[in-house]
Amino acid sequence: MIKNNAASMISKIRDAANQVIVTELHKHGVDNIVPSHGDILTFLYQQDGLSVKELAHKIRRKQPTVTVLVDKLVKLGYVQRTKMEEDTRVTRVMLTEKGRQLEPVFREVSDKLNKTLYGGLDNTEQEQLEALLDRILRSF
Amino acid sequence: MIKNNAASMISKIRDAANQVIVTELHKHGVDNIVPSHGDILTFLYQQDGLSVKELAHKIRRKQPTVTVLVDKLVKLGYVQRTKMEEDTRVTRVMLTEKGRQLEPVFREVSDKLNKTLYGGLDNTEQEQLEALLDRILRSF
DNA sequence: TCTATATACATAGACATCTATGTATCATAG
DNA sequence: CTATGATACATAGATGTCTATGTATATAGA
Repeated sequence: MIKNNAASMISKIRDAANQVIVTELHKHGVDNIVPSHGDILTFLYQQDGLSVKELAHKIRRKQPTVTVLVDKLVKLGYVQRTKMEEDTRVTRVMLTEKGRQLEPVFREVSDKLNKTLYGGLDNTEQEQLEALLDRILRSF
Repeated sequence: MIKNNAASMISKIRDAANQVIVTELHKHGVDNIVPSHGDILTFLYQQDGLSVKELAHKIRRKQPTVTVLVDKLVKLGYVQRTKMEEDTRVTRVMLTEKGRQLEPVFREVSDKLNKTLYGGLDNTEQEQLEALLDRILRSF
């Protein structure tokens, strides 16, 4: 019997996942960070020196939002801004040593979250889940 | 092949769903309303006169957040506050006539959203989706 | 009855996020 | 080469959400 409550459940899972992220980071001594900050750092671990615009696209937030998020990461000492010499309009966001040191923490938090999300499902169900979510996402 | 991107996809779907809600409400001439306001009205359609505390629990927001959300709904003329006579600490939130007139709009928006979420899935897949989401939710 | 604790809501301040706009730099047409 | 439009980022103001705290009312114990 279909309950048509997927929207509600997805919203609840999103909130719960964000709370896991914040709580786990806190356990590792990382505070004053929201998931969006984590998203930025995670993309920088994959490719350091991304521009504000590129980061905005990747984390799906507007550019002014990213400017503010980066302000905070700078203040916390995790990243620094440098200008691109070919085009000084562009700001590269670069990890600091302190920022790089957080990489294993983010890996652990990510693993912990995925264990919660996927842990109760067998392989077939995990594939079903991803396939269904992917199809829903494409329907928007 | 599992991609471990359920968290990301769920977050994207949540954002997209919220955007559908805001956009559809706008098409029906309802503006300055966010999904949380809609959640409050939806619960009031089921049971009018809920208290601030009850609403906070139902929409999974903190009590001060609900106070502010209700402030706005009052300002927009959709609800009004009344005190409970048995316990004057308690504020009942009651729909106004203008608020009740929105009920069919919310029903349409909800239908539209569910069509987007469920429309590309057959019956079996819809049941799979809800079952998987439900199990994930319980694992938190 | 009077005082202490609990409860319900409101208020204040912080912060993430948005839209709108400003500022500086780049590219290009004349 | 200069002026005009485009682009990248920052700033300002609004709003939803949170935590911390205040205020008023209810309840319970002395």
